[in-house]
Amino acid sequence: MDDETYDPPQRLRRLPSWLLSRAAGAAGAHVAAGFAQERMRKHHFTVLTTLVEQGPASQASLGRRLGIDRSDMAAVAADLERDGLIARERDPADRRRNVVTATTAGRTTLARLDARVDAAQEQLLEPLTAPEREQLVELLTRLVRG
Amino acid sequence: MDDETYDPPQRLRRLPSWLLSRAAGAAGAHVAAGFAQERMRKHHFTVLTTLVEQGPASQASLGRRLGIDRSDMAAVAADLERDGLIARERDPADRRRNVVTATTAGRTTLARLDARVDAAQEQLLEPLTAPEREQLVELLTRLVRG
DNA sequence: CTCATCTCAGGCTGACTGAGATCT
DNA sequence: CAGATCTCAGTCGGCCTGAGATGA
Repeated sequence: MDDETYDPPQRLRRLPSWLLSRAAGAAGAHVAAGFAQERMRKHHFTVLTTLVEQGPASQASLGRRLGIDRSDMAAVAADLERDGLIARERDPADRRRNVVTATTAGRTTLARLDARVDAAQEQLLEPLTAPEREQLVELLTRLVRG
Repeated sequence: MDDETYDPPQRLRRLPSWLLSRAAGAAGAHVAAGFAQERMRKHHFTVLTTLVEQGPASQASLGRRLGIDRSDMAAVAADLERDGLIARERDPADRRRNVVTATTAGRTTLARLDARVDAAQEQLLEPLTAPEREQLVELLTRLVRG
């Protein structure tokens, strides 16, 4: 049999949903590999970048904004706190809340993660020219908004 | 707090890998919803469409071509056989192999699944014009090949 | 004997639910 | 009291490995 390799049928290869799934899988692998070199994962980057861009927030607020489950957020926050990348303090105005803040070490680590993420984008988009990359981002942005 | 909604930071919104992940997630949800109405899942469609497009094959061959694990393939084949959508027979030329063939009922079901899949693509791509859809498919195809 | 195939049992991870403790 | 928050235990699906039975 001459079917040793990954080689799905044309029907699948032409489906936008299939192409998106494959491209997203490749992109996720690139990004995850970059994070792994810093002993981090996607959620850790997402939370850190949000804290630095938008300032301190409660875990529940972060979860809602980022689509991270409350339960997973508890674990991610525990990881980041253990590594000294965030500080968690009871909100004095609402003592149910853990207010999460990026530390200086958190910002330093985020800078490294940012570089890893950008490198992963470059690897992913390598087959496309600069205008094509812009076009892709624009089309995807409209898909995601719709 | 005015953060009730899903609203990730700009850094994420502009990342190609993030856009791809979101778009693929939406696409996957549309497609899965369509399959669910036929009490099927992605792998069942993938296997059926491959059998109809490329003809009978062993489970191992299907698995290699489609990137489906041998173990999951065994379960999917059992499902499809139970529903009468495929026939499984020992290959007389190599009795290790289960040769899998789409039945008439399998082709009928595939036609319904095809319609569901196409409807899902239409929903997904609704924000884009026809030329934009072609452009997106072309860019994604090159990304996936690279 | 070595290797491929099919199958089942089970592990791992990401996404999620339920429930309890704490607090508004 | 109802409702929000944080946390842990546990479920469920997709994806994978290991190993046994069968056969080339």
